[in-house]
Amino acid sequence: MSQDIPVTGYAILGLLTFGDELTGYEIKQRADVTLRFYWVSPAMSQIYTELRRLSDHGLVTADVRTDGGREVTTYAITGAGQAALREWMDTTPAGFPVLKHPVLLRLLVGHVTEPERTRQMLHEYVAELDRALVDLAQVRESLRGADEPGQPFRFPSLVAEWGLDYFDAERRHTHRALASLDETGAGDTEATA
Amino acid sequence: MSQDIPVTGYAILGLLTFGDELTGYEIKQRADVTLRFYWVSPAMSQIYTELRRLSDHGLVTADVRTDGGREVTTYAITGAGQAALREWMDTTPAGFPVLKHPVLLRLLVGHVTEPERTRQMLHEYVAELDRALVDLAQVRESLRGADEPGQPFRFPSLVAEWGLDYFDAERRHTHRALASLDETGAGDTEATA
DNA sequence: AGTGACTATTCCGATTAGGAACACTACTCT
DNA sequence: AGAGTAGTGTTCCTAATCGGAATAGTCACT
Repeated sequence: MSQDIPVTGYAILGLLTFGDELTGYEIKQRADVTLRFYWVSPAMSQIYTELRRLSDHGLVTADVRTDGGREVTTYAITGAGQAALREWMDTTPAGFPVLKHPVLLRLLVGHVTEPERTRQMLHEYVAELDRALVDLAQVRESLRGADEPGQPFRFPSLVAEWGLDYFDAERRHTHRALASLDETGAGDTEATA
Repeated sequence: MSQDIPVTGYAILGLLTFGDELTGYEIKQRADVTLRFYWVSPAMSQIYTELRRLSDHGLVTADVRTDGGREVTTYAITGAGQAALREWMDTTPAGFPVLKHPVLLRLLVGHVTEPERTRQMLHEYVAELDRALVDLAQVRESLRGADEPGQPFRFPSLVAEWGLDYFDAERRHTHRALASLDETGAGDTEATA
């Protein structure tokens, strides 16, 4: 019963194990602040597609209410949903992370452009990492107070800390690559910007 | 002229800047050993789709030869291809990496299963990381001899080293998470496997 | 001749990406 | 009051991508 649901479906199911009832729109917002760092920010279309599937399988309930003049559907995980999520966790292998790293892709073919351009790209990446670190640190802070063992945000805070470590490591790797690049022109030119 | 080619197209173009002429099959093989670590292993179908597009745009040449009894098409980058790749590198922003990290996704919802199951998953991840490290170290070794500044494998070796650092960092993050998890049951149970 | 492994390409269905479009609510500014 | 604009909530569309099956020929070994 659980084999034909894509991973993103389980991710949404997972989001529903924290809060209460959420609309598709709210799920998108939650996904954008947490899930985006280590999974994807699913498109709206995908979230609603997934919710319909989950609902068809009885893993979530869809409560249609008329709020003001328009219909609003809120979703909540069912007992079957809890069970399916748990079964997925317990019986299917996690699988290896897939990284789409445009900076590394471009570094790979660094020989087709000027070294200065590559340095610039790496510096920009560091700046973006710093921004991501700020955002994630904010998420991590928002979890404080309920992040002790046994409390609801225990696992999210572990993940947030992992993410912070990850971004920090990326910064170091970028600086290392920059240092290696500097060795290149050290002898013949003063390369700086 | 270069705006309607997806990133994977440029990745293939990039692979063609090293060797000489390659068949679609060979491109797939190269992608599987290098590109897969920090970009994707494109499906065969995708590679051939992309090659047709690149060929339509004049960025690669498609040489159809009759080798033995069957037709074999080899692809080579053209001057226009070099220029398009360079323009892409110089004028479009790299963009932030996208990570699809099933281990972190499952850690996030760790509260729906037993702590022991989560520990097990993390240990499996470390084992997979070790395997990936071995593979990548092999790639890195294969580049030796032509990885000095100015030599053809200079940039690939920078990327390989970044990748090694990355996997190593992931191992540390995983161990850190495991250590945090151990704090949980430290008081009441002897949790180990 | 037969089997299996490798090379090479095409085809197919489903999933995913990424927004645009639509519609309604609620707030502010003039 | 009316206009504008920001936010909420959902649907729809197109292209990209995944992942593997299907096809088909070559080569080596038995």
